[in-house]
Amino acid sequence: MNVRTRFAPSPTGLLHVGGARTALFCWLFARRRGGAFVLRIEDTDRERSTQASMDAILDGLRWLGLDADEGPFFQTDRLPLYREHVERLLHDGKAYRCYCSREELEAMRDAQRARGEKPRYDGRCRHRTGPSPAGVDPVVRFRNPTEGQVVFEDLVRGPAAFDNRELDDLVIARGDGMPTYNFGAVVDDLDMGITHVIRGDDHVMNTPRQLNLVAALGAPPPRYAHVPMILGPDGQRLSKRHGAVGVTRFRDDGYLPEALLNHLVRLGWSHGDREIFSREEMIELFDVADVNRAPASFDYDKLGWLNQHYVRQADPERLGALLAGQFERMGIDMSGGAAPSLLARVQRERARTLAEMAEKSRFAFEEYVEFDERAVKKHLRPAALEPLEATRARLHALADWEPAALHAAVAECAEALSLNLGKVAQPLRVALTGAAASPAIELTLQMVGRDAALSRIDRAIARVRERSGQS
RNA sequence: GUCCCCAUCGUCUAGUCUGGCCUAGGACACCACCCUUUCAAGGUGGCGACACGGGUUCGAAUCCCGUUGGGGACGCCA
Repeated sequence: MNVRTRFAPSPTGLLHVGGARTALFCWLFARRRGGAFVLRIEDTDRERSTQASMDAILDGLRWLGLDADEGPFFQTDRLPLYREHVERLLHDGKAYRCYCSREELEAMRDAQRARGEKPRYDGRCRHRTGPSPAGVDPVVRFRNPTEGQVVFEDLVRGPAAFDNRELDDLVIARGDGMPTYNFGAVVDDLDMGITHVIRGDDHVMNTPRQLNLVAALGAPPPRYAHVPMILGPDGQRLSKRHGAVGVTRFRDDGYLPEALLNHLVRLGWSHGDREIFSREEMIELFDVADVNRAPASFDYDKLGWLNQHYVRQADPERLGALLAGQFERMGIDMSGGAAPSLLARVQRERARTLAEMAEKSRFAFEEYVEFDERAVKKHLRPAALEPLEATRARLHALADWEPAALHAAVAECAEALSLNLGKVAQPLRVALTGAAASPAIELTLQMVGRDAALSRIDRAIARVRERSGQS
């Protein structure tokens, strides 16, 4: 039998990291087994489903490269199918109409809670006869078995058994005929031939219900695998207050998709001591049976480390293009300045994200507004005057504005003045960038460009003079 | 409240199924040192955990029970 997995998000929000990891596991599992990965949009909640959310989810999956072999399918396009099955269940006596009002149900649950019981539908419409109440759109409830238990083998959690007594008659169709989650999912999983349902473990309790439905529909059940949830750094359910949770937000913040994927795959899964996994390696090595049962916390630090790893080995052209996007977001005009790919090559060793790379490269396009005072205090001292003037002269006369020549020029100045390279390079660095940290001095010069470099050195010289004048 | 699940360094994890090779390994973060024109990167070292209590056993991180802690589920949401 060919493996078929599915990812079935509801378009009611962003594609958050938890959903992305579930999708990744489904995708990996299907790819590994040469099966199919199906994308299904569960949009039966008209109140909360939005087009914007759907676009965001599709966009996120595309960015991560989690391509579907089939779909996206929309449940709202499949309404007749669910209706047909509801009718059959009704006809077979496996489901019944319930006329209870929401208020009535709420009162019932309150009473149960007050008695210390688990709130469940008590089946009051199960055997009702006589005329239907007027003016009420009944829901349809599944006649769940009242005895025995549902047993199944969870691919990650092992054997599981639930007493039917713990379950109740769940509604499968709302008053307006829309299928509910548990029903739509079951019908579709069967209809689409899904062999492995891999989902978050917040769905474990749905599994026995769905298995009962599958049996009532007379079909063989798929296998189930419930993966643990992803928690925030504080061990609480991951939410916006922890920072970025929507995957596209990571893209905007300058993370590479392969870094996010790598971090996600390691949350709840591992392969020995290995930390770095390419997409191909994940496919080759991943097995849902190796997934842990305990929830894991999302670690922004580790993501940052992974991102730097991937940034460092990424193609400069690609990084350059991404970097250009960052500058655009920052409102910085790159025209006439250093090439993005050069910046990428220079900065990728010293930044964890593209946003950071862009911020650190700002000086290549914009004159710094003010000197960093600590840098001035340390490096733009009177003693810096001579080296600054000497380098300016030599740089001014330089024919070739290339790293090798630039480095030689700076080194020769230091030698001529019998100074350490640092005594020359640091004042120069502050002159060029306004701060004490930047890429290697020849690269910094190259990034800034001849004209800007010379004028900034003049600015620094003026500053040193002003300072010595004061003291 | 009821039901389900989980439990190794701060975090992600190896080891748990098939007890001894574990004076518990790796990674992130953190600290120190080295390298160095700055920042990084890199190198070396350090800090740091079997939640607790009972059993079983010659022997337990590994098996059993309890406690505690955490997560999840109890909708005409998915």
